[in-house]
Amino acid sequence: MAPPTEALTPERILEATEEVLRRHGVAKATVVDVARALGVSHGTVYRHFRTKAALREAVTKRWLDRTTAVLADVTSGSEEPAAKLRHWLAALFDAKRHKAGDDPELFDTYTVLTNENSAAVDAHIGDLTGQLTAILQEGVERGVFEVGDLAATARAVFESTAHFHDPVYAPQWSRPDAPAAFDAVTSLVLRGLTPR
Amino acid sequence: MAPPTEALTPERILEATEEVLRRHGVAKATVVDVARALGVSHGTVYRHFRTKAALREAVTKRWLDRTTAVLADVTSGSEEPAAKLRHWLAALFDAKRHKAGDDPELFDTYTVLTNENSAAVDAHIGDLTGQLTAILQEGVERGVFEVGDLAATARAVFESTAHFHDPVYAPQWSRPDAPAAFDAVTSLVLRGLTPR
DNA sequence: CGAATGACAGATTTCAATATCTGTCATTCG
DNA sequence: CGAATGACAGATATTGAAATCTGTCATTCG
Repeated sequence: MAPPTEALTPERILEATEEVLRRHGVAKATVVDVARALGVSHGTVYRHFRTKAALREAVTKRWLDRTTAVLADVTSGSEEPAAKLRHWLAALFDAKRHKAGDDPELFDTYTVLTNENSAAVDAHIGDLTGQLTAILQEGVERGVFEVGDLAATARAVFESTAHFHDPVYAPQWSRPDAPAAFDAVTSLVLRGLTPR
Repeated sequence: MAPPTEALTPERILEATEEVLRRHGVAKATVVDVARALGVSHGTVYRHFRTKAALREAVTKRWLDRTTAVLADVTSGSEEPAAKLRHWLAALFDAKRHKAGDDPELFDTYTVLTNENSAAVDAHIGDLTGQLTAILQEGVERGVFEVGDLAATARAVFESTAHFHDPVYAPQWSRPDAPAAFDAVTSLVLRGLTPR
């Protein structure tokens, strides 16, 4: 399946794992399948990942980190803070909506995986609220945001927009009124950050 | 079980249904159980509710309406709009948190039921956002809120506080930092409604 | 000698036979 | 005569035996 001559890196195993998940779905994806896809015995996979749970957690982290990376580009950009925050929230919504819409089965698979790997999800949420904190701080420094506790407010911004990034709401993301609902919530939140 | 002399009203059947749900849980609660609890044959239950699904939907609606009624008292009260809105959101959070904390198994049961009765849930959300619209309108009339589209903003307020009323977040309601998180989101949203 | 293998025990999943439940309706009961 | 019953057919759920999978480790391979 994959060139057996190449070194067996964790990354190659994770790639094969995602492929197996895509092919068979979460419920039927076994470690034996991953090993077969790589042309090795399943004992070899266990040499790199101590348990099946560890393998699943690693592939989940990889998936979450891809979104974090996209948003980091927005965070480190040079936009004006209010525009940047709006852009960041829109980019998060867009990323999630496309993942859900482009390959619904794989999205469902990763939804199951995130549900069983809350530690990885908590770390991901920490990454994202960290980026939000940076944007808010920039806004406070330039006098365009008025914020008490930066980290607490970043968390509040993240939680108040949950409808547009939490996978439990994925079924609603394809509704025609979703963009309007996103604008309503985003505008309300941005108004809440603006100095009087 | 129940006095067989009394007339068999839909309300009595729903009471018995809730009792059976509490005793057996959603998965094992059958129409036969409900009939047995009432001391009648299951055919008689089918005389009042066309299907088991209709019975489940009715008992779900009854459960949701109890919360709506509590909040209606706040909505029709005489508080100042900003205080009333904060009070309303806190009452909603409190009602849900207590339902989840006081009888977790029954709460899980109703979570399953709401998931399979989205029509009843949509109606419930319509009721609640209707109440929010009334509070916002009051605030606009008194000049303490600045709102474009009343209904859209009511919906935005409801969605942005989902962390504190959507059952999917129930596991987080008992965390020690939940009240602080509630305050952060509520304050952010209220600031977003205030005129500049 | 370190990386890979595959046989193995215990845990988990699958599958098909069996039991229970849903929804109907001809009949009974008050 | 209208409300309640319970036997019934088809649908759904339960159960336990068989198959598969996870994780280990003594052995093999390069």
